This record gives sequence, structure tokens and C-alpha cells, in this order.
Amino acid sequence: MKLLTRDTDYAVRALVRISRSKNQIVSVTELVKDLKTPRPFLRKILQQLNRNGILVSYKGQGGGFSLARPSHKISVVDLIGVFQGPLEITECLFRKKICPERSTCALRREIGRIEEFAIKQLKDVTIMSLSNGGSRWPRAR
Amino acid sequence: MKLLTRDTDYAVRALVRISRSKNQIVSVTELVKDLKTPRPFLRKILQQLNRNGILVSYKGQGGGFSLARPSHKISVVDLIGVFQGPLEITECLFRKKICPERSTCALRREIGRIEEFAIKQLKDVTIMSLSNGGSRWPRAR
DNA sequence: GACAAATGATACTATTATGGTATCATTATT
DNA sequence: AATAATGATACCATAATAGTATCATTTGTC
Repeated sequence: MKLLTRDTDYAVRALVRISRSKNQIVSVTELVKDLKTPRPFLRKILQQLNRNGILVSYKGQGGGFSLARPSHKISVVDLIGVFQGPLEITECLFRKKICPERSTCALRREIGRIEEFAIKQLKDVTIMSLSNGGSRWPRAR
Repeated sequence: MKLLTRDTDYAVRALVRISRSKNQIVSVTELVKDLKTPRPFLRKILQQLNRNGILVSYKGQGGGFSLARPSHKISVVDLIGVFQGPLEITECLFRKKICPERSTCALRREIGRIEEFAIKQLKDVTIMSLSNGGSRWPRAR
């Protein structure tokens, strides 16, 4: 089971890389060099981040991407939202047809609590918190 | 994202149904009637539970399945273990090759905490706790 | 203006996990 | 012997994930 899919993961790395860069604008070419992710896949991911207002893009020679807002305002939860939909681990297993007493179900209740906890914890993990401080992940090699 | 896959879900229902039954031994035929799950799929699931020591099976006419241990000793975590492998939401995204500084990664640390929390909470959700008490899920219809 | 270097958009493909089916063998009761 | 159950195993369908490929558009530089 994975909490983060690969696109979310790549997105995190790319954003951290951009936020650490001296230049505001960073091109895919530059990112691929460090991150060693498949180039067309990374492009698709960055375009999604652009469409979702997390990155701003600049076309043409010398173009690339830059953060659309300060790195401490981009949370891992936001990225999960973009690539995996809202963080929600209960799913539709509990839809009424199958489970007529969902309101009193202990299992459902616990899963709800776990979900809450997960969101609360991940909200504070931002691109900023991953970029500096003790943690130096993910870094270039 | 789903914390429980469908086989785990069906397994929970089947076990609750067995634990509620007046008869020790319950056949697939009987289970399918109430749970409305696809019969061959449910059979496969029960066979897995048997192989993993959660159910005991009886062949031949009048046969079926019964719990291998008291219902309060069968936790949802056990079932996740059978069908989805050990509950582990960090996955291998953080394997060393890709992330050389996993030990100091804030994201990894948080995900680890979420995992711990999930296991702790779900350990106490047992077939017993789902079978009786206020919660009557999942019930027969 | 031509060219090059970048992104935008979109359609396609490959792989894997999930959710099943189908079939035949074996066992036990009657 | 017939029947009603499980055991084992191989197969299949669908969807999600991960990734490719292609062409259009924009923009800076010569």
C-alpha cells in the first residue's frame, strides 16, 4: 500500500529542487539532470502542477517553471490532492447499499480517525520544511 | 486510496458472519446467501484464511469453516496482513538508491508516524468488536 | 525573419494490481 | 455410489499506474 504515488513523489522532489535553486526559473532539462526521472513523465507532472496553480510556467528559450507561491505554503497534502485526489482512505467500501449501518461501524470510525491524523500530520510537511533544516531530502547527486 | 482492499473487506464480513452464527461451522453456501459476494471469490478468500490459520476448514458434506481462534483475537490488522501484506504505507519510494538521506527525511518520518498510528488503532478492531456491541456491522440483510 | 529552446496539449502504450472465473481433484457424510 | 462440501490452481477482465510520443505554440537570440 502506498500513501504517495510516484507522480506525487516526483513532484515533491522537483519542487524541492526548484525551491533550492538560485535561479527563480528552472527548466525540465535542468531538473532531469539532477532528479534522474523520465523526462516526458516529469514534463507531464510539471504541467499538471502548473494547471493547478502550484507552479508558474514560462515558455520559450530560457523558460521553465517557478513556484507559484512561497515554499512554506505548498504542502504535501496539496500535492496528494493534485495527483491522487483528496486524501481519503475510507473509499466507497462503505457505501450504503452494502453497509446499511455505516454510522455505527467501529471499523469505519477508526479509519476515519486515521485519515484525520494523516491529513493533520502531512499538512505541516511543506516544500520549505523539506528543502532546508536538518532534512536534506531529496537532494541532487 | 484505500486502506482496505476488497478481499480484506469481504473477509471481515465473512468472519463476522461466522462469529455470529449459532453453528460453529458455516458453509460458503450459507455465507453467500447473506453477504451477497461472488461465490468463487469468497471461496478463494476463505481458503486463504484457512491457509493463514485464521479459519479451520471441514471438508465433505456438512463441512464449512469455523474460526481458528476466539473472535477477539482476530484483528483487522491480521486480515490486512493476509491480503495486503504487512500494513506499510511508506513503500519503497524511499529506497536508498533514490533517496540517500532517508534517515533525516521529514516526509518519511511523518509517514512512519502515520503508519504507527494506523496499526495501533486498527489492532483493537477485532472480529469480536465488530460482531457485538453497539456496532452491528456488517450485518445480514 | 529564421532558428532554437523551451512549454502546452493530447493521444497512445505498457505494466501491474485488483477483482474476479473456471475447472478439476479430494474428502466426508449419507 | 451419490452428493455436498473444500483444496488447488490456472486463467481472465478491468482499472490504475507509469510512462511515451507527437505536434503545436511561444519566446529569446542571431
